[in-house]
Amino acid sequence: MQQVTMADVAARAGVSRALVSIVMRGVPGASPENRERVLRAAAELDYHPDQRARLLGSGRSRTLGVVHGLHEPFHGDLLEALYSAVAGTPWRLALEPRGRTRAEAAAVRALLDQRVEALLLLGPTAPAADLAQLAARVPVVVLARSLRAGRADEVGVVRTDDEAAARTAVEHLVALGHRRIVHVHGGRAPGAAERRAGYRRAVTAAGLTPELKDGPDHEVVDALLAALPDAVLAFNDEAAAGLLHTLRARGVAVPGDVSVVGFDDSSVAALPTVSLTTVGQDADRLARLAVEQAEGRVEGATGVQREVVVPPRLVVRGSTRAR
Amino acid sequence: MQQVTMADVAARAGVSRALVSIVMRGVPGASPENRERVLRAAAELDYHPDQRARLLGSGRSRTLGVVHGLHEPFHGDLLEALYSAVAGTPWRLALEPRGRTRAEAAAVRALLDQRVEALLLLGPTAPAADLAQLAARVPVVVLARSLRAGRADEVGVVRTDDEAAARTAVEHLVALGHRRIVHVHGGRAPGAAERRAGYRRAVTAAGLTPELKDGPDHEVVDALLAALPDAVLAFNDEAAAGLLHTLRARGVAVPGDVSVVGFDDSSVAALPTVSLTTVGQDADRLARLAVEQAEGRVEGATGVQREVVVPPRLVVRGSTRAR
DNA sequence: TTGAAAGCGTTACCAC
DNA sequence: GTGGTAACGCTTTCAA
Repeated sequence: MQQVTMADVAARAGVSRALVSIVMRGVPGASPENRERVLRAAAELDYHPDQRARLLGSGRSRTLGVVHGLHEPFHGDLLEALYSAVAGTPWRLALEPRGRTRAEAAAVRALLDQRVEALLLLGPTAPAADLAQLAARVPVVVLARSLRAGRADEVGVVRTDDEAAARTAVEHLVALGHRRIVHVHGGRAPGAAERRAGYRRAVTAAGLTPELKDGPDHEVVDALLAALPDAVLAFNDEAAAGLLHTLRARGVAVPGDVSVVGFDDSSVAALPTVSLTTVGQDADRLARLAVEQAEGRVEGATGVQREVVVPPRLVVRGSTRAR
Repeated sequence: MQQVTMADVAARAGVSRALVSIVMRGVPGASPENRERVLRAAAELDYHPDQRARLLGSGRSRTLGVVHGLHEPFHGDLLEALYSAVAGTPWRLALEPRGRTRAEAAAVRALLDQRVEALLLLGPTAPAADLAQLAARVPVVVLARSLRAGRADEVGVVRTDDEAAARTAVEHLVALGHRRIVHVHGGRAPGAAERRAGYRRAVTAAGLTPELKDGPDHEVVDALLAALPDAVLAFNDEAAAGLLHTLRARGVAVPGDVSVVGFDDSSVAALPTVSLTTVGQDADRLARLAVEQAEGRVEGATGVQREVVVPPRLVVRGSTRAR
């Protein structure tokens, strides 16, 4: 397969290469007839401009580098949303995954070597200090991870409001008439502290008493079975699904005897045998804001917010029922 | 952030740009002292060669384009394996996802515009005819999908032996002493026919009688409950997990009363509450063979096999037990 | 509206 | 062992 170049198209259309460039980029500066001839020649030769040469020549890459985890289902949703967020903009996305055999640093390096203009990091694992250092070289926007203020103020953050998420879940349960709502929390996992805070606040606001549980699965289940609450708010969907199955296996009806709510709206939540009510993240909105944020930082816009917080989305399925 | 170029390094090291190129590529042709000086200058300036320029200049991209699905967990495993397969080779990987908002064709187009030297398609959705047409322009290797012989003979295929997978599962159950082994099959899903065939063959070979079930979940479960078999071989892990939960909810002990085996070794299988014995694909081997195959096709090697079939891997967990 | 020419940051060939 | 110098395929500026 021989490389078809601009010169071939120019020759075939009987014009200069520069004109071909003008037409292919869709910028003004060519007569309708010539435009037509160039386009036809290009189609006949099945010509497609070489992306690398194009970007090299133009001096900028118009590329947003994205680092994502290979085994995190939510990153799939985010990527999907990111692709629709950049559709129609001049930006393209370059993906570099991180995983067991591929370090985050290697992914970032690869992106930098491609001269991406900004970095979008999905749930990055690097310490805040490293992110700050990186942000000194290239605009960085972090998604799906919160960064304490003062730790890395140069990096942009777009994230879901975990506290509001817990609050939303509790309010849903309260509206269903539940009174004793237990939270099986996530310990020191990212977001867990915010979720606990939101849970406490909402429960207290409803005039109820917070009840937090944690520990090995079977201990938690035993504790729950000893005194069955009205509802359980798990830390995430996996934990919720586990709980749900274990409770059912022990003869407790869900949602008949107890309602269960998860977090994240991950794929397990949607499984027909699970059908979990959960509080999910708004991937579309996160993605759109992240792209805007990256764009703003690239253009050197002033007053780009450091942190953008997006409200969560309650997804009601079959694991919650009115008392 | 100003772009650091080869010229900056050359100036700092007091040598020509060509020599910098030689050193950076690690090819022979520079004295140890000069090599050392160039490397030091590069480190001091934090210089990293521009990939785009490098690839443009060298005339080839040394890049394998990978199209993967955003919501298919197994593709994550494959990607992970692909990255370790290319580590240490001169090849790099360029990822382009397909999903709800991004068509496979767009992903392929993007890769072609980057001038990748071969395409690795993970579970492609395009019809065989399209793949054949594509293969006429660039070497194509398909993973995780089988292609009937005679349909697209230019396309390389690397896949797991589904028939052997079913056979392996049955043999495991037979070895555990199970006699009545039911297969809840996958209808017309990809691979289902092969799995059925493998199941039939293995069961018959063991002197047992094949028993196939299909249809809506609850009907299948009712049928199973009416006359509980020794073991159930589901079409995939999701189906197996569903079955497992439903059976337990109906008071049937798994693996106490009945053993359950899934397919794919997906993440649900590994969940502690599921702990499913399953037959998985050997991602590492698939990836390594796919890279080799792509490499061979790019180099125009003769006698590249059209189809490479990889044996499956049995993963024994907690859902099967000796009778 | 068009075309010539100078880059973009590399690689690779070829004398010295 | 070293350093010019022409590509690579495109964009972009500047005259015509």
